[in-house]
Amino acid sequence: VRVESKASSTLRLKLRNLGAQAGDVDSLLEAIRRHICVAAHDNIVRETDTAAQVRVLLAGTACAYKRREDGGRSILSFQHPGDFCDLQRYLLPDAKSAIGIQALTDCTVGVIDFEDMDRLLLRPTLSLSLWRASVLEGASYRERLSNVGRGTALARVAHLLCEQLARREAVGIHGAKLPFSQIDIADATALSIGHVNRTIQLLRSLNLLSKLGSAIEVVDRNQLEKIAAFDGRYLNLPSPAAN
Amino acid sequence: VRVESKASSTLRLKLRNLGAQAGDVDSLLEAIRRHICVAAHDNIVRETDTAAQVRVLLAGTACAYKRREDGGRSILSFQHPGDFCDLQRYLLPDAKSAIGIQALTDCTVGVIDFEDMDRLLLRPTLSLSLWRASVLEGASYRERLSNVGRGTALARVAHLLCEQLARREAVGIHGAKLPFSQIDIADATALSIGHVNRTIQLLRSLNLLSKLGSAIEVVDRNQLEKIAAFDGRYLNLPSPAAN
DNA sequence: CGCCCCCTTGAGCCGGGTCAATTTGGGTGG
DNA sequence: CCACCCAAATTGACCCGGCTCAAGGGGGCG
Repeated sequence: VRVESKASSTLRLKLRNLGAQAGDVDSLLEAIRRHICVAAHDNIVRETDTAAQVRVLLAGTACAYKRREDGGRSILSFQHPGDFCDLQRYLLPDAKSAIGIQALTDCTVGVIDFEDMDRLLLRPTLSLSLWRASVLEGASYRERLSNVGRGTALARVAHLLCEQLARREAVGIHGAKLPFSQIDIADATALSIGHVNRTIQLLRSLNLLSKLGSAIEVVDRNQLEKIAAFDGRYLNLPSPAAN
Repeated sequence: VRVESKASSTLRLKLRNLGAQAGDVDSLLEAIRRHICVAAHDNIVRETDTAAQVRVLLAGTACAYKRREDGGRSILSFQHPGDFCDLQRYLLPDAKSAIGIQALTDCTVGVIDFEDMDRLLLRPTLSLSLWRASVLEGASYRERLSNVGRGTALARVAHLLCEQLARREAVGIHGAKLPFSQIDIADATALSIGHVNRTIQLLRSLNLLSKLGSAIEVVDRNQLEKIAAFDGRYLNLPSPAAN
């Protein structure tokens, strides 16, 4: 079962950055009883899910979303390899949040039973580092809150892209290509699809995004961070020594 | 030092709801070396603060905010008695978030040294319940994210008011009056002051808010929750047995 | 008494929403 | 290799909710 090799090293990187010890991560990896594969657009966690398991994203990109009354999808956050999908369901099983997790690309997900979590959290340093992961998630929410609904569409989209690039980099994904559709970006920035399209074309014409193909590929990251007024220090990124 | 009586019972209520044991709360209260009073509009935590203490709001109402480049204030969340102001600074001291905490009314704040926190968190149940508090904070951010930037001004303002009412109720504050200025509401909903004013007048003319005085006082909470499509179950409120 | 902060009001404008087509391109089966 | 399908991307025209800016009130406090 060395499909793990890459996935587990990502998780290890992330948790070590949050202060976990080597033994902590080993135990965690052992507690992952099985891996499941989820195709793009399918749900990893359904909004009404009550399963007694925690999921960890091992490979691929996902999003946490909420349905609006009109049926629309609001994307609340993006998830990258190493992120826990639904820790909150384990910690606050009574809080009904009606939030689902959807795969944006094909994903590999690790599954941990609640009772194994109970045992894992007897390790204080592991418990603490997962707590830090929750706090970091909160920091990301705060940043998005100060961004969504304010400023021009250009800055909003740019900021979103910058944050995702930085978060992926923190877990060793260095590509400039982001696996989002324009629809995803619209649902995440609270802009209409049409306007996201116009904005992306503007970003392309400014030579900040690649003009080749329809993928979202950042070409001039510095300039993009500038117009987004992006400052990634809230992300607790590891010192720029790694790799 | 029985100024504590009311403040400590609020904190106790909140932490017990999150699974802390009686002894945990006692230890926490003992670790609060001193209380400080902060006047309305003053900062409880400055954006650049690096002090080695955690603060807990014991009385009054505050907000977490971030300055925008244009000097404007974005309110990211409101804080009510029992809420920790800056746990994230303790857990992730390296993450520079540039977030400040400002008192909206006169506030009483408890101060705990980092080193005392270190000792307190040796209690697993206390550690776990503070982790839950962080997760709950995240739930609140998610809810605001799905609200801000979407829907009409009416629904946005109504939703904000509903959430704050519910959160205050959860810590035993049952008044229908909310200590916010219209400026605060504008900074929190990403609406302009002028439009918040028009919206509040609309809410008043619909008999959802009190028409007497300029305070924000909810008169018809049911109807308000209806137009806000508010569902407080994400807040992990205690079962409606208390009091 | 006067100042300052907050609330209130009005007029005009614009960024982004809405809706409806049309195109593009990768995937699939024949 | 081609015909077909469908999701995503693209484009255009028109409209409106909320923003901007510029003036007033009004009340609490030194």
